[in-house]
Amino acid sequence: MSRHKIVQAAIELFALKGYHQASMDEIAIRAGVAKGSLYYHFTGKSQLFQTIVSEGLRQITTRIDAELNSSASIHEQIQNIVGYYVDLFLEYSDLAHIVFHELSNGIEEEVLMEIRQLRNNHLTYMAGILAEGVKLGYIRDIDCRLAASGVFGMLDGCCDYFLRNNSQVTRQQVKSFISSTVLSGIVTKNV
Amino acid sequence: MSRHKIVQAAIELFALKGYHQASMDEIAIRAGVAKGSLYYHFTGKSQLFQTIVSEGLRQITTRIDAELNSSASIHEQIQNIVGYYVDLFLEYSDLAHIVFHELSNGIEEEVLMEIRQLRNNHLTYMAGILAEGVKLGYIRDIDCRLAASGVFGMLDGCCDYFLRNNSQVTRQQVKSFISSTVLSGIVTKNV
Amino acid sequence: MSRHKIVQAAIELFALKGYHQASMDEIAIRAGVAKGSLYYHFTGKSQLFQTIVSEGLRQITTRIDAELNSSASIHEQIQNIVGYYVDLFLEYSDLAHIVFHELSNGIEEEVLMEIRQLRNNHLTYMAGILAEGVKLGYIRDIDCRLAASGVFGMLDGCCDYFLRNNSQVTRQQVKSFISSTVLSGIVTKNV
Amino acid sequence: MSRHKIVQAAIELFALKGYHQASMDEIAIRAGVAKGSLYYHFTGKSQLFQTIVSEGLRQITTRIDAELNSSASIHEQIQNIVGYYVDLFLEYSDLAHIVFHELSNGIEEEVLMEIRQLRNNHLTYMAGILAEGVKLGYIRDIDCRLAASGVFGMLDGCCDYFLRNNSQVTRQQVKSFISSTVLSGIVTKNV
DNA sequence: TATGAATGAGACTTCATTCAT
DNA sequence: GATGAATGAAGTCTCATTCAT
Repeated sequence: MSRHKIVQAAIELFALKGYHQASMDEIAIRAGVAKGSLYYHFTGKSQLFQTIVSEGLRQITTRIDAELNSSASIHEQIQNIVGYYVDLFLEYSDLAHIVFHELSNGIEEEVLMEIRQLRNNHLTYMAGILAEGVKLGYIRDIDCRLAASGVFGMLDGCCDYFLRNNSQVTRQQVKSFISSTVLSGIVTKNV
Repeated sequence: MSRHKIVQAAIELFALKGYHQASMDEIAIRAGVAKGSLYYHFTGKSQLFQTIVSEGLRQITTRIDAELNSSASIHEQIQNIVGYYVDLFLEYSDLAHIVFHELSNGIEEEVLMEIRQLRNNHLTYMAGILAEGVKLGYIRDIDCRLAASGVFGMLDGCCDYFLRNNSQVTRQQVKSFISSTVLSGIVTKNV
Repeated sequence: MSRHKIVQAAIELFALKGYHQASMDEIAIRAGVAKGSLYYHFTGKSQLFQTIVSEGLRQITTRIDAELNSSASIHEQIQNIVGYYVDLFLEYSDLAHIVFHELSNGIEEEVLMEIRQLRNNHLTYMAGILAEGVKLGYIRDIDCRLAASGVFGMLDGCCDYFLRNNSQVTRQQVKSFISSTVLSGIVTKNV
Repeated sequence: MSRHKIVQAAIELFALKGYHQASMDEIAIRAGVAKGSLYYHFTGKSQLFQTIVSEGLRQITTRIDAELNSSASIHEQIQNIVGYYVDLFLEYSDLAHIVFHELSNGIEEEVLMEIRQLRNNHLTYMAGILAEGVKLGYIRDIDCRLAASGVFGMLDGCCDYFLRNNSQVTRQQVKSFISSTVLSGIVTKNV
């Protein structure tokens, strides 16, 4: 019971204030438990953070793995994956924010490693789809991991924009912009 | 004299450790000045940070403004801008790292505002180019700010990948991947 | 059953880490019982400590009382008592360590009192033997309790040395050094 | 200024309550400085402790080295050294208490090492005097370091007794008891 | 212009203890 | 008899900031 409340409070606070600014004191207060309880359930701050990120990413991975139908065409696969990622990115925006923007510095090396590993798995996943496209000749010869990094960057950038200006653009617009850009670029006509 | 040393040391340290992890103590030591000097030249930590980011971004903006030839075609403009951004991103990777990854949280609101403003200027700049393309019919009807956000995200993602795997891909590959994706997407053939 | 395991674990840990450094958590783990069990069997940490020291010292006292033959000569009595103390000191070095080095500070007054009392009993015991010697004229006129304190200090110092350098000196050498010093000093020839 | 006040307060408190029981908070209060000042002048608690012990022992060593006249006879040297040690032990009883009773456990390994080293120097010093006596044939063949350990233990035990019962025995009695015991034992007449 | 000793709020963490089961 | 989740007071330490010089 206590543990769950702590995790929830921590997700919110880490997302709201970032790793260093979110204090254990504040997490305890928000969770409605005593400060000591945090240390009963978790080794320390960094392990609490790690737990949240790991569990979160695992949930996302599980959902994506389940929902993506790999028998679809490359086109469909890309549209699906972009759609799912956008949905997840926005649904779990707190978590996404943590994973994409709070990884940089000051977190224990070990935790950072695990998170990078999980992030890397996703990269590999998308790179795999692209590689398939290259093999079948649908996609020009590119470094698939670089391309996947670019696509994730774009997802990140667009979702960030959406969250900060969510009255000016719809979720569907975001999805279709990304998909169509991946599929046929932004510029459509040669001059 | 002292001020310059402080700024240099601060850039290095902020980039290396992030805003919260870089301490005034360490900055002073690295700069080879006394701690009190930091407060002689700057109001406090956040203002020091702000100064660095502002000056840095202004330098970048100035260079981009100067080098981009707006009389070129949309194609060329996009290739140029992508090229310049990649170069700058990699050349000033310390600063870029700060601006793109350390902005999120825990910095004084006022500072954050100014930085966001500067970032926003860049977005507007690129969105303007894209809008021109839309007006001329070279670009399909998109939300140009969303698109610019996506492109910056892709730049960020790709440069990050490059910095972490710089033996597997060349700077030129990064540039041409982004340019060509913007221009004609990743998937080139319909199925 | 549980109680016995706790006592054993506590002896080991108190001896290994000292009173303050040995945590109830660690004792519980080492004993293989739940933390709550410690408080089922003992009022708290200090009472657990007291129990151990009391029981330990009582065992030692009992053994010494039983083995010392008070009908022997002063010489023999001193040799015997030194021999027994050295043996006990080394055999129960954990406990001895606790009693001689961890008593000083930070333990509840009441517990400290009882331990001092027990220690005092030993002092009285040895002082009694010496007083007998004084009465019989074998020993010069000294403050017997002071002398006994000095002898215990010497025992402590020598045994400590032995435990830290036990390859350079034998247990027998320790015993005979102390005995002979008590009996005839270190310097044997006037100059 | 601040530093000196801290050191004084720390000596008193460490001696009074022992290493673990003396809190940095309390030291700061007793010294009349802010908590942060402790960490401005010292790396941390253990280094503060180390500083005190090291400086204290060095002072003692210096005094002893200066006052002991090595051209005296073994008899005189021993009487002198015992006299000086007793004086110092009682004068610096706080410090002595720390060094002899608080070394055991829970202090950082590095600090412990240095203190043991300093203690060891004293042991070596006294062992050297005894070795001289052995060489000259005034002292029977003993392990000089063991003997020195025993003598220090006796000093410790007797001074402790004196401090706890200082109305029943004089300082001079303590000195002469130890000296005469070293010189000719406690038991003076064979039976 | 520059210094550096001093500060104090607040951070993370430990741990003896309690209590409902 | 025994458990273990939960507690909260207290501890060590960090660090941006101030100020007399």
